[in-house]
Amino acid sequence: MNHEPAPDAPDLSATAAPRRRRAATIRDVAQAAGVSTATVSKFLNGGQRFTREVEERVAQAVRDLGYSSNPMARGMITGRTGNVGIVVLDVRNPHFTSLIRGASRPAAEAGLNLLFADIAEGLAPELPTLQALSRRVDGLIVSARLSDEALAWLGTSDMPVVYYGGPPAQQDCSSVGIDNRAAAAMLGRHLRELGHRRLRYVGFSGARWSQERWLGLQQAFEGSGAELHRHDVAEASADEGERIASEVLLGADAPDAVVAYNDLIALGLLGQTQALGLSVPRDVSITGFDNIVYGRYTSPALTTVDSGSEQTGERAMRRLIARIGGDPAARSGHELIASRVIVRGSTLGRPAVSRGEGRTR
Amino acid sequence: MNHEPAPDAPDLSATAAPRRRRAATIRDVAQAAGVSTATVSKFLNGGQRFTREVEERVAQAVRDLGYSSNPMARGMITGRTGNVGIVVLDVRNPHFTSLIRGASRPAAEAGLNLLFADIAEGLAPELPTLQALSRRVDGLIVSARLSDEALAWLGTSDMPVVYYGGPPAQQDCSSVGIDNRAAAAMLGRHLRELGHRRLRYVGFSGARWSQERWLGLQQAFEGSGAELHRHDVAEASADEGERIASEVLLGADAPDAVVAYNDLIALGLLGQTQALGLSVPRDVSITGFDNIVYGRYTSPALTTVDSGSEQTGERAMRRLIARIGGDPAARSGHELIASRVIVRGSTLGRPAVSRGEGRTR
DNA sequence: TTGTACGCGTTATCAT
DNA sequence: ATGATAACGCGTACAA
Repeated sequence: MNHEPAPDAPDLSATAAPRRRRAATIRDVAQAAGVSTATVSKFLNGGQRFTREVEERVAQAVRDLGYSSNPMARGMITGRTGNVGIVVLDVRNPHFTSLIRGASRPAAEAGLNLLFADIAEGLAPELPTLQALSRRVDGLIVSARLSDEALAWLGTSDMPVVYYGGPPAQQDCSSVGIDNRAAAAMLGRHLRELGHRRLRYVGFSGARWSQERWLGLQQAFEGSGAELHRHDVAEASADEGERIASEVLLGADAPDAVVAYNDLIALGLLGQTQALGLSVPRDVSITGFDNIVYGRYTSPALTTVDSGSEQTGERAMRRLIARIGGDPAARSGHELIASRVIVRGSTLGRPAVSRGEGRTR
Repeated sequence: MNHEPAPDAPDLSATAAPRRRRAATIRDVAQAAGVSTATVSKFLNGGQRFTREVEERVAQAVRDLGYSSNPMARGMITGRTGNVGIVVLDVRNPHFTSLIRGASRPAAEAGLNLLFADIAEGLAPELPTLQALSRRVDGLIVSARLSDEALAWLGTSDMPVVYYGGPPAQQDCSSVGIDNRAAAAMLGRHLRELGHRRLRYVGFSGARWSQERWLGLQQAFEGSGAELHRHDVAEASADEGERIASEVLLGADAPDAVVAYNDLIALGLLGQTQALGLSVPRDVSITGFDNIVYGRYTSPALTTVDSGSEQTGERAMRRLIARIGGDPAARSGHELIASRVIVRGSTLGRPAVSRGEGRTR
């Protein structure tokens, strides 16, 4: 019944791929235990009980042969891959690594593997990556700021998806993230209370919610008589923050506070501001967004907004798992993560009139 | 021949998992094109050519039905999953994210998906994670500093593996990494030339090559009359660097330079040193290891050793791909990545006799 | 309680 | 040049 390879099989060493030792199959276990494959299968995952004697023999055979079921063969039957995909926009951004970290634990608990894709710049084209991924996973966690094309495709597919960062446009779907506008408004109020009057926002044109943060900032300063200007960078990186620093700081009307779209931009901005001979926060306050851990190690340390990156990942994964399990409640709805302003040394109060005189409170 | 589901299938809406729309199979395509499944298969990936007419019909059917092959079914017969696993020790460490980034591109080029696992502390047990992963991938990229248990298991399995960080103990295997001892010696020589004489090394007991770096450091100071002391932290993190700072710096015999096992520890050390009222680098020089990008944004910026994280990931993936392809040359051998000292503001020369007098060169 | 047999979607072999 | 069909390893309805 078992097709043993002939002892004198033709030499295969010339074939391209090395022949892998065949792993034990459910049939091997059944044979070793003297039962049928059905018995083995039911015992191992059906949860059905058998006579003490049979269970013992099967368990022993499994141990002896080091058997574990072939996920592909199982997947063909069950329609499940046992994998979930997570797509990030840049693994090197600590915001995303925290997100991944947050998603890892519930995934591991549910016995799901993480199929990971980074679609930063030239790394991989969004749509094909998504399409390839979707054949190998039971569900996806993706950024809500994918291309419209990618979003549209996901909308038509019936793959369980949870978006992070915010709800994607108008779709009826499931998402987890902060209220970008409200969070930015909180940060804005902090700056307003500190007496700032000449603001710059360094946005990131690639992010859908850069605009929301800008609106939140404006909202916070409504009626204050403060001036708000906006710049945009093409990539949310420290390098871009460095590059745009002189444009932002050395213009005709120098700002007394700069709000960056995220902490990476803020980091570059902070370094370059000091390189330009300005003092932070005495000459200008600088803030970021996301609360990446490295904002603590600059000097001054970076004031920022905690966007709950890790919690976002965790909640997104839990939602996805529920969704994969068929929970109808998880099919749609936006879950809000609480955000809060983290005040550190890079922001400082301004005296009512003159400038750069140190703390006011 | 084709078993179409009956139009009036029993209602399945009560079953736990939502019924997923069935994707088009190769049989659907074959039927639509009026050819056999064999023809479709060969045309799509065998590379075999057919009459213009047949190819046209097949291509059309594929387009119409949005067909793409089922990776699980394909894997059953080819024995390939199309995935490679990458196991990191902590996603939040930028060293590892750079490694992942480096590995991503060649993987994508080869059409391989990345199955990712983070085995930081309590996140996931090493061996079971590895075992689960190994059934779902064609090869693995793992740290050479896994547990002995995990390493031993990998040794007996015939899964293609490439280790990063250095060669694991004594095994005959394939690995990519730097020469930790030599790299540390380079850094040591830099410090020696700067006139440092009271050194501290903050090692990480969990890393196999922390010891090698310590040896390299000692080697650099051989015959210099300098004192070298060693501390150890239990986790390679900024928090641990902070925690151990006072012990390292405020002892009876204060050091004039501290070398940390990696940049994260150095970051914590740097911050806390300044919090303790010491000036870096005037009172004490501090260096890290790995050249994570955030070392540029502290002040002073962190002197470190570039360990080629991204290049390591890239080379490891290329080796793995060769190994999966059956290239016998990739079966074993240690590939060395060049490392270099990155001198920044956190190290400063010491005058021959007195201390803390500023630059000597 | 246990076993048989079929089907999942694909590729490879062999026949035409 | 094209087609029929046997695997691949598993889960499960159904038969015993």
